[in-house]
Amino acid sequence: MSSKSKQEVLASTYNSSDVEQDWYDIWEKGQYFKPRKGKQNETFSIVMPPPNVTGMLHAGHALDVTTQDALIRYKRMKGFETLWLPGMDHAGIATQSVVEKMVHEKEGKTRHEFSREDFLKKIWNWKEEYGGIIAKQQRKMGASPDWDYSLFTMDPDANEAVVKVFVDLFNEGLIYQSDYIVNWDPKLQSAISDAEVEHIEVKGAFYHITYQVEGSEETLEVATTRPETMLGDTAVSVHPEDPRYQHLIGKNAIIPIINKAIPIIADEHVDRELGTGCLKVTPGHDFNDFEIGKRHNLPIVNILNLDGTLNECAGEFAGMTCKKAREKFVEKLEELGALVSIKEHTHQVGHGDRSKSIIEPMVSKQWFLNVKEMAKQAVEAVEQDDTRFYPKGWENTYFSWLREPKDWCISRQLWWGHRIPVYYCGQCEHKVAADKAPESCSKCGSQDINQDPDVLDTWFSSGLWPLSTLGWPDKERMAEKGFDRFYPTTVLVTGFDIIFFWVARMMMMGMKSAGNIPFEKVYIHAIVRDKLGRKMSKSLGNGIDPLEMIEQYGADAFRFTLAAGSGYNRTLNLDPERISGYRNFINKIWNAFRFIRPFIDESQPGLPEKAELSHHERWILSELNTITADINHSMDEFRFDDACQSIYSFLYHKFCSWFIELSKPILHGDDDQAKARRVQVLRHCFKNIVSILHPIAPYITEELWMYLKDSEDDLLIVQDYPEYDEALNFKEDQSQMNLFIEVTTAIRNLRASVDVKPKDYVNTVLFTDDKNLSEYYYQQKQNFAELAKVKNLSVLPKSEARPKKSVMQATAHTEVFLPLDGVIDLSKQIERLKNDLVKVEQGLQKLDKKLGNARFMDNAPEDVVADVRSKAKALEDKSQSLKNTLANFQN
RNA sequence: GGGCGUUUAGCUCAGUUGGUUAGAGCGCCACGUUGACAUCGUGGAGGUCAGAAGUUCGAAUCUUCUAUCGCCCA
Repeated sequence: MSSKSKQEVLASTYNSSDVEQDWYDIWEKGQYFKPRKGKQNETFSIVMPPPNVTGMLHAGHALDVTTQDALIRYKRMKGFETLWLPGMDHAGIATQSVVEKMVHEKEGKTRHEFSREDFLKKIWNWKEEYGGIIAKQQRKMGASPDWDYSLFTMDPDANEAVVKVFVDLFNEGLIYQSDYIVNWDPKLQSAISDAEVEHIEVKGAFYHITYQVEGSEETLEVATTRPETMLGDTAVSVHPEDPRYQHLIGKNAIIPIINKAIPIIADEHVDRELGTGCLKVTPGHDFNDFEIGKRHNLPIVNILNLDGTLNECAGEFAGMTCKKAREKFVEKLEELGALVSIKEHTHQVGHGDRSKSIIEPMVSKQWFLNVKEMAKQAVEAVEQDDTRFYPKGWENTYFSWLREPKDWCISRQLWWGHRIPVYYCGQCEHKVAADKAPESCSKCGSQDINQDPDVLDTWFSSGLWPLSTLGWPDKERMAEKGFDRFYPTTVLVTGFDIIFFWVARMMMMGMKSAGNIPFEKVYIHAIVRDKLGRKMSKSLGNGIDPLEMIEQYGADAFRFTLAAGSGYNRTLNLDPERISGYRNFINKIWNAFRFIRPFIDESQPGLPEKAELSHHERWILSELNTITADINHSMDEFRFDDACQSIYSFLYHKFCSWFIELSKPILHGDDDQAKARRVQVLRHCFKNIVSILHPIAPYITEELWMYLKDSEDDLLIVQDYPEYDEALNFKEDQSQMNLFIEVTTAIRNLRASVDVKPKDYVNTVLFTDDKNLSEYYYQQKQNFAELAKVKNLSVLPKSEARPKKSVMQATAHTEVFLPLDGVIDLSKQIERLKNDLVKVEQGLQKLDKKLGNARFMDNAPEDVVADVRSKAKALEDKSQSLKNTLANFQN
């Protein structure tokens, strides 16, 4: 099963690089990532958001992988039949650009110097050689998807789904071709969707220009941010109720420079406050103007070439870039005396999120998908809780996009992608959508058939991801891949920036095509930023490379850091210092194990009889039981932060600080029975700890499991996840132990306050009137000696006289006295007690005020009142103890 | 301009349906440490919960307004 020997000496620090690769290979080769029927008889599936084939693993991916893998490993251990579906996205524009650039560098050629076919071959070759490095990097993270399910969005199987859906939607009339204003990226020379446009604030100006009113001396002052589009103006618009311009509506205005007459119209869209309240309308190059144009039947004039320069309509300005043309226009207008003023104005300008170039709205023939009905269905599914967002607030983002859906422009003027399966007849122009080219036109019989040159938006194929990864639409593949069992998938895990792009589209397309939601839950995780909260970017150089982090701190520490920062928050500020902190935590586990290891080999399996358990054993088992319940709950709610917090504090502050410390005298003592029992409990706890931690830190836990497991046990990755066990619930022991911890801490405090050397033993006297308590303290005598260096412990009723020369601390139930022979700085002690008393009195006053308030007593629920009473009683006791002691000391 | 969200310790953040003397981790300070762990231990300091008003017996939590920063959409 493993190449490691149990005899191996454990290094004093955990070395992640010694074990990670080995374990990953064992898991992968051993087929541990494949779905297996478990005790739950239920499935749990996740589709991995496919990273771009050109991508390298960045911190955001690392978080994505960690969360999904934690969920998958958790559910796998819980006995669900789990499937995590990996894959990669062909990323149309990004990939084509990468290869174009490479070809240009190597051969000095552009893509247009190749045939479409030849160029596509180059892209596929590139993909085979370089694409998909990221899948190897995901393995470094410890990801456990079933790699045999891997799909690439350009694979034939994926294409089959894309074509089927396109043809169906086309035949239903939902896909149509239209002249429409689209976001044109002049650099990529393609239309892009609304979602791919970023609006960036830029400093521009309002240019105020006068337009002559035809047949009159009057002029109109028009304000525009884009004077160079003037040649495309087909109207000037004012607000229908604007008194300034009432008399001009219906007349014509003359465009300066070209002296073209255009109508003056009235439209509600015009903002009377903005600029001059008089808007030039350029339907060919502005989204709002396009709408106005439609309402008033205005002609559309296209003044741009596809590369964003002005076309032949521009006359002397033809061939200029918009920027250049703007300068020239302004000069010219000034010459003509038509320029009134230039006022600074900041406004939002669309930029391509990939090319970063300014987007030119342009009218062109594109394919659109009417999503109205699909969007409605997708909204309802979430409204009815068929699909549920975690955290729920993200629903709003989802709704805001889907409730006012705009038809989706799905065509792209690229070569790399799923080519639109529409075929035109060269003779009669009849067009059909089909899964393959028809041999002849069904209308006129011509064999002159051509396929549409455009490809589909990448998100069209990504939208079908939950379907295509599971073999849809081919019945045989679906059966083989278990479509019926795994669809709908259980959870989708992704970042909020992709809700519009992807989540919404998968919902629409999944419901439309498969008739059912694609996932039951959507967990939206944070966006990773640098420690100062800035976006990670190449230009800032503040990116954190996951592979470097893994090398430096280990995958477990890195994963734990990401998980500990992941709950319902929207940003995760990643600081390598924190990773180093959690590396210490991982090392702590290692060393805790190193301590118990010499003892566990002779240990009996399982737990001792319940009746044989000692107080501390019951206590730790009960504490463990408590966090087990908490962590199960946290994991179910995607609160990885809480889960990490629970296991972290249990391990440090319960298991190591107290239980191991309390175990030392037993393990090194001569009571063999007690020793055997303690070892058994320690081993049991440790098995649970590594099991609980496995989904988040898979490597060290699998490594330690090898030493902890019984010989017939399989690897940890497929062991049962710990569950709450009512039989191991020992409330009484938990509360008693809390008192022990409180008193021990008090003794340590007192020792520190008078600079007692850590090695020196000191007498201690406890005063309490609680008989059970004093008995308990006597039983713990040896432990006080071990953990607080107590020499002689006496426990007395409060009626007894207090030691004269001593230091003291009060708890609610017990007065702790350290009688001291040496010189004590009494004033310092009095100071300390006074401070303590002030705090206690403040607390007490608050509570007394409540109890004295009749309306509180009448209105507050009984348990709250009882709670306040008991707290007040505790504080009163403590206060009394402090006062008595102060009186004593001051005499 | 519209919408959503943020603001709690030096930093990063928890704080569930209103009931705590407001928590954690890291950092900081003091002391300590040759036997699981210096990747450590024991302690400690540090907060008008952005501000104001309101609802309530009771507000970090609910309402309104203001400020702040951020995101998305025009």
